[in-house]
Amino acid sequence: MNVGAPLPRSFFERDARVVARALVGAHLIRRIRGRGRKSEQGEVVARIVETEAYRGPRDAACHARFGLTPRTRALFGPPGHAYVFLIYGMYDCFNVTCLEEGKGHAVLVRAVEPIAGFGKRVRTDGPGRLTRALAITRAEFDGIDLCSVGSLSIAAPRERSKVETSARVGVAYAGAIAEAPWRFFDARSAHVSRPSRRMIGLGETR
DNA sequence: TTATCGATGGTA
DNA sequence: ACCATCGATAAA
Repeated sequence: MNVGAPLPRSFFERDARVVARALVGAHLIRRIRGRGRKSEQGEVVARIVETEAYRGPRDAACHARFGLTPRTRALFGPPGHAYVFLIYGMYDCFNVTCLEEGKGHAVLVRAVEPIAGFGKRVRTDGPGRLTRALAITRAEFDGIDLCSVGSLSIAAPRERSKVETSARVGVAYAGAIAEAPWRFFDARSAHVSRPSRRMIGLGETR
């Protein structure tokens, strides 16, 4: 498939809110060695349809609130890199670091739409499901650079998406900041996560 | 369709 | 003792 070049570092050198909105519609490209035909070797492509912005130490929902720890090393690292963490003991969550080294900004990718290279039908709505579908693990991907052609990169959107916003999911513990409209999703996609589908008005069809 | 609950393990 | 989740199950 004709995938674009990786988004440049400058794309990610902005506030997480800006990057989160801009990433809706972008293509996530996962290359797996030794899988698929030689011409498009193991290239799995998915369209990002839902994201959330996490905005550093002063954001009570952001992991950066604990400061620099072994886990948040990548989160506080340079922009345009992956921050992958384990949640609930069994799911990996994929984030892209933003803004500037030391700021602790990142965008959580919460749902993607399968485009190419998926063998069987798999669900990719939900942060834990998409990492499983794309084989993105913390052991392999935490801290890697996303701005070069490699096992994981992101290409610019092809068309403009209709982006809607809402409060972030599962962060009620954070207090008032939990109400901030820092979730961004494609209002026309059937592959957004469950809470987003409800807002769009699509029924619970799966 | 919504609600509830258990799995599971790193992290603070 | 939490927790940026998911899948199974029950109830309606």
